[in-house]
Amino acid sequence: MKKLSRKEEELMQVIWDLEKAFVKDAIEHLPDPKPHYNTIATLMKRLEEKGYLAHHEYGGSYEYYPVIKKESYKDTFMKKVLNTFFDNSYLNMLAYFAKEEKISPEEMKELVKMIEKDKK
Amino acid sequence: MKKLSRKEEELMQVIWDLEKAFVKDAIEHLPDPKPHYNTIATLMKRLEEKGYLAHHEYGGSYEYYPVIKKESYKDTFMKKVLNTFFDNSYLNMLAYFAKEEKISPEEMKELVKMIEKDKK
DNA sequence: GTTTAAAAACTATTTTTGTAGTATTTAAAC
DNA sequence: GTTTAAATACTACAAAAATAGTTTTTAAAC
Repeated sequence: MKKLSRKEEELMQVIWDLEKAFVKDAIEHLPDPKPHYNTIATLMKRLEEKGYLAHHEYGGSYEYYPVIKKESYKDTFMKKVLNTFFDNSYLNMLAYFAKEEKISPEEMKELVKMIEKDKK
Repeated sequence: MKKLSRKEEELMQVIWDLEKAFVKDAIEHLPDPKPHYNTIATLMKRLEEKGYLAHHEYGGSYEYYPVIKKESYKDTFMKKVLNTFFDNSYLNMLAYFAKEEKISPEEMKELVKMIEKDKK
């Protein structure tokens, strides 16, 4: 999976969310200041070259859609996060969020319950 | 907090781990192929300009050390991860790891116990 | 069929990133 | 104090990324 530059990734996120997009759709969903039309058109073509997008043509107009699933990208991405920030330990990561008070023991218990139910 | 390029970030990770480093220390801990000495020297100076590093001088030689803590960077980084991949929900994220079978309910229970003990 | 409007194609420019050569400084070794 | 070795400073350049202007195509509108 080829690496994405920051702007490429930002654009991919938008297209993943939209599921498919013409250039102008993407621009619409990008934050201000809105980039130039051709800027995004160029980026999208690049993303197609990199194998992230493909397109259908509708009367001379391209509608792009993701070829690589957001989930796949996420998996790769999270693996790297885990490695660089949490020493490859999921427990470390959970402990981090717990310590930051971002999630309470109660919530965690709830989640455990949820998962156990799921598994049956 | 200024954004880091890929190589800048990679180098920062090394220096965070080492806590402090001369140019050659950093090179030593970078993966093959080893970059040119001046490449890293330049990068380190840039990181200083960006406010990530500072240095002490020892006999004409610079020992760099982080000004920004790895934890701060991690916090910012994780906030973005959470936002882009997990819809800003910690539970979503935990569920993701649980579903991936990366962590078992047993491990989670253990962790919950651990955290509750901590809080007392 | 000519005009017009919007898109893609092509081209170009600027900025950032990555890399490293050359020059200079400095401190230690002799 | 001259030589040498290693570091920084300075400079340069190539590649990648970001941006957008100009040209061409195309399809719809008149």
